[in-house]
Amino acid sequence: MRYAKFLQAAKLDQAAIYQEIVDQHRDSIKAKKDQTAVKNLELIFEATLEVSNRKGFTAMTMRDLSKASGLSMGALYDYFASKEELLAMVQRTGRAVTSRLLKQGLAGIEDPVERLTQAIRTHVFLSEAMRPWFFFSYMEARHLGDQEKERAKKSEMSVESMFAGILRQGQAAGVFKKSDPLLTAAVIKAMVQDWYLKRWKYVKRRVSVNRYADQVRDMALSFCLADKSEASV
Amino acid sequence: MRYAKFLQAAKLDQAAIYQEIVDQHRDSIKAKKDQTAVKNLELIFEATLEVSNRKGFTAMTMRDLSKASGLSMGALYDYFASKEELLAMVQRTGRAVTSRLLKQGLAGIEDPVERLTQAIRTHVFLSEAMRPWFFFSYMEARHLGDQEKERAKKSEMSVESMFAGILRQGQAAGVFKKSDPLLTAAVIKAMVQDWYLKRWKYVKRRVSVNRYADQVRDMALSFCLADKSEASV
DNA sequence: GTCTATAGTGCGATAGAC
DNA sequence: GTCTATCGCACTATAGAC
Repeated sequence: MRYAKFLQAAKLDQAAIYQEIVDQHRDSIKAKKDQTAVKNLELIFEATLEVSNRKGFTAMTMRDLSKASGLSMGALYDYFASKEELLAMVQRTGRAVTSRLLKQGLAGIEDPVERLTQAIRTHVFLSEAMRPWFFFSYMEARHLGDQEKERAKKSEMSVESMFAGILRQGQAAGVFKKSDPLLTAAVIKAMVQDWYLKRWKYVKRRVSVNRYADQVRDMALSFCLADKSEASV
Repeated sequence: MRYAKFLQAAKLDQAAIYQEIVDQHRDSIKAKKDQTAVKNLELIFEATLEVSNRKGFTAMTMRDLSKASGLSMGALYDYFASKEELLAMVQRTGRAVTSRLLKQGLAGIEDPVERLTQAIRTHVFLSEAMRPWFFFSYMEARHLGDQEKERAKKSEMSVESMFAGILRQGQAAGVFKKSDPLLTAAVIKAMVQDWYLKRWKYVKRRVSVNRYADQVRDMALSFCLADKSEASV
């Protein structure tokens, strides 16, 4: 599946995402009308991602955010109680959307090679479609409070477990060569993540998202499908 | 070469590193005696890395740094003119040491497979020996001024070029399968970097630095040495 | 529902004693 | 060569006008 097709299938509905946040924070958000709340939350989140991904969340001031979002400082605080809570809200939202779409992508595929290919593509494509969210989550995770940090780690681990599961399945079926599934999964994940961590580099070199996903798939599969007698420690 | 052997060969002399910084900043450092300057610079840099890698450089205050280094705020400013300059100094030092040791590692090796193996090991081992520096450089690069940011990118690119050069050499010799050398180099670099970016995870799983380097080498080589008829776009 | 104005806090940086 | 004390500023967060 190519990136264009992924986008159609994923139905990344922005309005629905923000409506979900409004529903979850109905008590603390001052605006009564959903329409107003959804519109402003989108302004706030987009501005947070834009400014933070440029200079870092800690370095972003509420004055920066006010300017970038078009809302006054007073208005901002009608949507979250503190800067710390804003950080947690953005990260929670990113995790929720990511988790939903990832599970969606693998449904109904059985063959290990196909599953691994699909998992890699879904990840790369998703991180392309939601690049600001992924980058933000990666770079600002250490500024979360203990509880939210724990959830972020859990979420990362579950993605890795999914890769490891595919590898285990392939090894059990005798299709993949023997290796430590968790370690191989971790390294595959590292390759996948580089797409959104160093995107400027790939854009500069005109590497398309499809080509990048193919490269990672090729490298992962050539390892998994290598002559089993060559398997190392 | 194993990690233990690498450490012996590299001769990572802490005192020499700080002496070099003192020499370079002789005018701006108030302390006249080299011995004093070297000792305090080490305290300052170690404290900067420790606190920054925990909470981020931007979030680290000069009061934090004073406490962690054992020097007063006034004394700190006898070694650098501003917080921004401290950031640049630490990054410059890390780059200089890294660059020197990387070049050292590849000298005298000709065979492409050996060269690629050696390049991967040297990187992983070096990032293990100087983990706080590598992590700091990666996470805080975006807080550098324009000029220093440019230098950091250049330094990253030169590492990638080195990998790409090995791949080109191997392809020209008919040993490695055809692929885009720069793209393959970028992805190999992503695998290598994960060692210091997610070290907590590998420590938790008891993955040794030798085993990690072997895994990355295995994955890179199984791709480069794969049946050439399988080569993709 | 959104704004302006500002309170209160803690920052980076420095002056001057020792 | 190092410290303490403090300046001026910019920050987060809020109160109250409209």
